[in-house]
Amino acid sequence: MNEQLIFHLDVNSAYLSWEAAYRLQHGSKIDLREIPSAVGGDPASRHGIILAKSTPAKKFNIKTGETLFSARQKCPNLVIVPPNYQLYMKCSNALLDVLKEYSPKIQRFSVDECFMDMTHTAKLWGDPLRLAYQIKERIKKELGFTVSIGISTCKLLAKMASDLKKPDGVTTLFHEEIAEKMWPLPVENLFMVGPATKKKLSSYGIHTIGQLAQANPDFLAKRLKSHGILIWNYANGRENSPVRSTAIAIKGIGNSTTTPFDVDNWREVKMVLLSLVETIGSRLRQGGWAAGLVAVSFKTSTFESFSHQGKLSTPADCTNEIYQKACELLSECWYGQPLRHLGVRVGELCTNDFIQLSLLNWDREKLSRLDKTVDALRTKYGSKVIVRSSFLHSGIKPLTGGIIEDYPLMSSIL
DNA sequence: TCTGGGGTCCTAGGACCC
DNA sequence: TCTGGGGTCCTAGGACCC
Repeated sequence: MNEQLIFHLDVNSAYLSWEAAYRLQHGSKIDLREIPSAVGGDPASRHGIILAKSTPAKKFNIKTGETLFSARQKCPNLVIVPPNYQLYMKCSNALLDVLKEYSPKIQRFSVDECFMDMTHTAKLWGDPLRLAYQIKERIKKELGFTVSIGISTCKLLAKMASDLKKPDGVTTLFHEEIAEKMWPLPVENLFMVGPATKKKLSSYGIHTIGQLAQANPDFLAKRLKSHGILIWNYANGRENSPVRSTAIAIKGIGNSTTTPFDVDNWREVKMVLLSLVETIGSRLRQGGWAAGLVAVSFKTSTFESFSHQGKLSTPADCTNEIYQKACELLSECWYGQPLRHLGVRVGELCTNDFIQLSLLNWDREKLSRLDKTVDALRTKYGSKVIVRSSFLHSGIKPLTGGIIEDYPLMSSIL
């Protein structure tokens, strides 16, 4: 079998770069990428974490995920801008349009990352390395932001390669280069080695990817189960999943939120649940799905998490049915602790055409028509056109989690 | 004036059945 | 007065990704 040729392309500090490019295009004199800056949420509504940072901000040791409070202590002059997911989606789409000219087989791995299968197209374009430079320069010129491109024979190595030169780099990581380029790296740099696994590996004396690669797989399997074998294979550059250019069916739809203030009474908790389910319901119907399973989760003011799930007697796509189930489930596991975070998730999805045919229940049919009417109005006039009156003056958003069409999902699955 | 959100997969333990 | 064991399904929690 012929070897594959895979590019992995990663937008450098995507959220920040896109915001910076947007501001320059709209007359700003300041390039956020050249000053200590970050994209971050609003601490007043308890969303105060860093989502992306500029290279100068990195020099202050500012980390993604840390609180704005902590970031500002490290760098008092840090410029912080709010996130703009609609903009990110536009930039991501523009990027994809360019890439499609080079290969029809592209897998969108997240809003700012994709894999390109260049196996059959690269020869049209000549030397792969030169082609990658060309693509990178073209994106910079036409779209105004930089990317890093990794080149290899599998997705894992291409992805590891794109991490090696940031920003604005092109790097190969073929099998014969693994020992030199990948093995000296700290083990947590390997895809799928997170904080928990790093800690365990460290206790076995494994600190680099090379040490992991040369560890005994039986030993790893005994302690880390299948995950041990997975990362051992990755450390050795063994991975061969195909570039998937068509989206894989989703398994569930979730929506969760950190509330601006702790909620500790049923009236408010129910409002939050409803606002979460509103969005889930419309996404469900938009996709033509019905759900057989509902799960609720919450985090208390002391950061303890709980979850509880239950089956619906029959799959449903009605906002109201899912909402009722969510309330029931929450009542079974919540004993009134003050809550900072609530979530609802639906799963066991099936197509909803069958449940609609089998509708014999008048109430359900009425509710279903109501859902459709509200969906249509919101699509036409915006999500705020219809709001349940119970939300007025409550301080709780009537809809949580805007619907951004086709926002690519992020994945830990190659 | 502290600590986000949306996915997927895996595992341990319990229930239940034969 | 001993105390199987295998299979399946379900669940909560935890791990990982961006």
